[in-house]
Amino acid sequence: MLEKNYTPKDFEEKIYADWETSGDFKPDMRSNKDAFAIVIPPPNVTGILHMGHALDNTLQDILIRYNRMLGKKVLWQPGTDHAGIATQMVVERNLAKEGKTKHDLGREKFIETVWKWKEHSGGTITKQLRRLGASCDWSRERFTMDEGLSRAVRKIFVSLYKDGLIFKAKKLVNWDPKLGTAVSDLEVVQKDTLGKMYYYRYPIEGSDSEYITIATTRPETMFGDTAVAISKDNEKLKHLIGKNCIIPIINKVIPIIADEHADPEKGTGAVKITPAHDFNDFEVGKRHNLPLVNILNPDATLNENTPYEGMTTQEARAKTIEELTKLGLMDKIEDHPMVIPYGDRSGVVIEPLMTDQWFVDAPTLAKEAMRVVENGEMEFVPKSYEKTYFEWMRNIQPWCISRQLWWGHQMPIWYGPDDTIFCEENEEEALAAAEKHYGKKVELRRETDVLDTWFSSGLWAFSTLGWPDKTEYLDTFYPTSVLVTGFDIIFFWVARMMMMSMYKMKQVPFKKCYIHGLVRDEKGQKMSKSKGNTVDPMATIEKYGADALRFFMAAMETQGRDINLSEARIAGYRNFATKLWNAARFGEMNECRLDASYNPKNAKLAVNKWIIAKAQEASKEVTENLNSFRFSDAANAVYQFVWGSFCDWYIEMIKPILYGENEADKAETRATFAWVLDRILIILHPFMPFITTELWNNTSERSVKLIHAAWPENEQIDEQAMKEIDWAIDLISEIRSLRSEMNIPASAKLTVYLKGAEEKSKQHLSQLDKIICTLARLESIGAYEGEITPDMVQGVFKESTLLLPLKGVVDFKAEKERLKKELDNLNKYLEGYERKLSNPSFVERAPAAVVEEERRRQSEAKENKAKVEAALERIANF
RNA sequence: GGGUGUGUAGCUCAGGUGGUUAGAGCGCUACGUUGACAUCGUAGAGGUCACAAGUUCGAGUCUUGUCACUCCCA
Repeated sequence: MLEKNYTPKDFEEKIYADWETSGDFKPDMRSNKDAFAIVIPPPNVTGILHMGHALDNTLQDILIRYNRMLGKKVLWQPGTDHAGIATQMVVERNLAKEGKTKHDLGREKFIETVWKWKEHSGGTITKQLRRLGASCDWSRERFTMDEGLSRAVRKIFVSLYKDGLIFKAKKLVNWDPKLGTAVSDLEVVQKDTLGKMYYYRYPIEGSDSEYITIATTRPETMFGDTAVAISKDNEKLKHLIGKNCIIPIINKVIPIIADEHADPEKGTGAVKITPAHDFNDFEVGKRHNLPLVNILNPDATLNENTPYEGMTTQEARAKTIEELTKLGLMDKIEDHPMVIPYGDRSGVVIEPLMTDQWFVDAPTLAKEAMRVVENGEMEFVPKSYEKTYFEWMRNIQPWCISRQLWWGHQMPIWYGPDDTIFCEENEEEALAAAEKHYGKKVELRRETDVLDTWFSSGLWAFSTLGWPDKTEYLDTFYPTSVLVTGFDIIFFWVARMMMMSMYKMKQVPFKKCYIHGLVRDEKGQKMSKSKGNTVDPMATIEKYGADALRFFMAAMETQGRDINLSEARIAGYRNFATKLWNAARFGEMNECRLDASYNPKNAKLAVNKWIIAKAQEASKEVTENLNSFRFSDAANAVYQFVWGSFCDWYIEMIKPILYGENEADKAETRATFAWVLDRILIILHPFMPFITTELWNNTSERSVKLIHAAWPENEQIDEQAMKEIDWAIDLISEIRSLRSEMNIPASAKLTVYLKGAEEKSKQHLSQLDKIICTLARLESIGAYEGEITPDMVQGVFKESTLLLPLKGVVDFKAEKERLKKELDNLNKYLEGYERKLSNPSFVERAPAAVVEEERRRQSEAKENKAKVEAALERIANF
C-alpha cells in the first residue's frame, strides 16, 4: 500500500543505495545497440555541490537514464579533479590553524598531508551527487592524480615536449604574489577600479630646464623603466625623440624613443616603458631591444634594483611620490578609472613578472581543434557557442602550464649538471637518457614545478577510459557522445580537451558539446558566497525532494539562457510529484493492476483508446525533445500529459466506469490505467528517477527494474481515437463555462440540449452521455430540435447550439451581458477575417489552404454571430 | 573599445523553418460539489510581444536602426 502522503525523504536514499549496490549504473556491455557515454566535468575534490552542479548533473543524468532505457551500452564516467591551487589552499589553511606553514612540513610531508585530507574530506561532492540521483558508474570513479591518470599526464607531456610543442621560456607572466606561482590568463580577473593617474617629470639629459612629463598609474615601477616612448606623430614632443632623460631618485639615464604605443591623445603623450612589469611595455621593449629590469621579489615587494628594497608596492608608491614632490618634479594627481588584474583564487593583485616558465604551443594545437568544429565532427549545442570558441581559439596565446606549487603533477623534467633538459616518463628513463648524452652516469635534478590543473583535465575524456592502455572501455566509449557543461568553462576545459584529444587521439573527445547557462538567484543576480545569495541544493532536496529540484532544472533549461532559481516553482514541481503519487494511489484503491495479457491495441472504450493515444503522443514528444536537447519541452510534455490529460480528465472520466456495474468495461479500464501509469513512470523516470521507481516498485509485479525498462519507440498513434474524447472535453468545458458565467450553483443538476447537431455529434453524445453528465454535473444531455424559448441560456458549440433550460431562474441581465460580450468578440474576429479576405493580394498570394481556413473561420464566426443575435433578440424584453 | 545575448501577463519564463483568438507556472478574483490529491478542483481577469522603420498577402518570429539591460574579451 502506498502511504497517504508523498514524502521523498522516506525512499530517495534507499532507492539510490539499491541502484548502486546492484550495479545498475554499469554499462550493459552485451547490448548490441550503440554506446553512449558522458564524462562528468570533474568537480574539484574540495568542492561542495552548488546549484550549477545540480543543473549540470541533472541534465547529464537525464540523458544517461534516457539512453540507458533505450537499451544502449551507457557509461557515465565520474571522478574528481585534484584542483591544484584550491586544494593546496584548503590544506594550507588547515595548517595555519595549527600555526604551521607548508614549509614547516617540507614538500614530501605536505603532499602526504594533502592526500590524507583527500581521503577524509574529499568525497563530499560525490556523496551529494548521489543524493541528486546521478547514475554515474562509481565503480569507475577516477581522480586526476590517480596513478593511471598521472601516467597519462606524463606520457602526453613527454610526447608534446619531444614534438616541440612544450617549451621553456623566460617570459612575462601573470604572477600571483600570494600563492607564489604563475597563473594562466584565464585565472586572472580584470576588475574596474577608480585609481589615480600620476603626472611627473623626468629631466632631459644635458639640460637644466627641459623636462618630459609622463603620466602613469604606477609610479613605483619607474625604477624598472628602460625608456620613455613618444609617438612620432606627436608634434609637440617629437623633438625629444633620440634624446635621453633621467629617472629621478636613482638618476638613471634612459633613452626617449618613438613608438606607437604612446598615444598622443592620452595622458601627456609620453609613456614610461617598464618592459619587465607590463605586458604592453614588454612588446615595446622587444621592438626596441630595451633591457629588462626586474624590480620585484616573488612576494611583490621591491627588490635590490630599487632604492626601496623590501617595501610593498603600495609603500613604495607613497615613498616615490613623496620623493618626487620633494624634488619638485610632481605635477598633479588625478582620479583615473582603470582595470586592475586580480588572481581569481587568491584575490590579490596580479603582477606581470619575468620568470622561467613552461608553455604549451597552444596556437599549433588549436588548428586541429578548430578544424573539427568547422567540419562538424564536434558540434556545439546551441550552435552559437561555436563563435565564442573560434574567437578564443583564433587569438590563443601559448599556454603557461607551470605552477610553482607543491600539489599537482610534478613535471617529468630532469636537469643535468650543466642544465641540459631531459624529458622522460620516469626517472630511470631520464637517467638513461642522461647517461647516453654525457657518456657517463650523472646525478639529475628534477624540475620542482607542477602542472596547471587543466593540463590533466584536458586529458579527461580518454585518460579516464584507460589510455594510454588499450582498453575495452576506450574502444567502446571513445569518442564520447556528449559533454554537458557551462559556458564559463569553454576556454578552461572544453578548448583544452579539444586540443589534447586531437593531438593524441586524432579524434574528437565528444561528438557534441551541450552548453547551458548559469543558475542565478531569484532576482537574476549571480550567486556568490560574498553576496550571501547562494542556495544550498542539499537543503532544497531536503525540503522538496531531489525529484522536484531535478524537474525544476529540466523544465527551466531552455537553450542559451540562464536559469533564475525560484523556490515557488520548485515547490510547484514537488506538488506535481504529489499529484502523481495520488493518482497512483487512486489506481491502487481501484485495483488497477498490470495485466500481462493486456494489449493497448485491443482497448475498446473511447476513453481508454484516447488516453493510450495521448500517452503515446506524449512519449513521442519527450523522445523528440530529448534527442534535440530541448529539456524544457521534454519536461513540459510529460507534465502536461500527467496533470492535464491523465489526472484532470482521464481519472475523472473513468470514475463512472470503475464505480459502475459493467465488469468487462471495468477490467479493460483498470488494465488501461495500469498500462498508462506504467508509461508515465517510464517517460518521467529520467527526470524524476526516485518517485517513479518508488511507484514502479509498489504498484504492480514487475519483471524488470524501471531504470532498465524499455523506452517506447516508433509507436503508431491512433489520431482518430483522440477525436471523440477531445470533442467531449470541449463540450464539457463549454458547459462549465456557461454554468459559471450564469452563476449556476455547482450543486444544481441541469438538463442540456444540443440543437442542430450533426449525425456524428449525436453519435458522440449518445456514447459519452454518462461521462459528459458526470463531469459537467448534468441530469441529462440530448439532442433537441424544438423551438428555443426565452428561458433557455444559449451557448455556441461547434456546428450546434447548446441550450440550458433554466425554467424561470434565468438571470436575464447576466445573460444579456454575457451574450453582448460574446457578440463583441465575434465582431472583432469577423473584422479581422473580413480585412484579410477582402485584400486581393492575400487571396492571390497566400497558400490556398491558408485562405480556405480563413474562409471557414469567417463563415463559422458568421453563423455564431447569427445565433448570438437571435438569442439576444429572444430575451430583449425580459 | 571589440564581441555576444536579452527585452513577451503583476512575477519567473515558453514560443525549432513567418500563417487560428500569443501559452505555462506562480500570484490575483469568484466559486467549490463524499471518497486519489486543499501540496486540490472549476471558472475567470490580466499582454499595443521594448521602440521605430522595412521586407511580406501576412511579423512575437526575418532585416536595419534606436533605447535599456546581461555576459564574455580587451
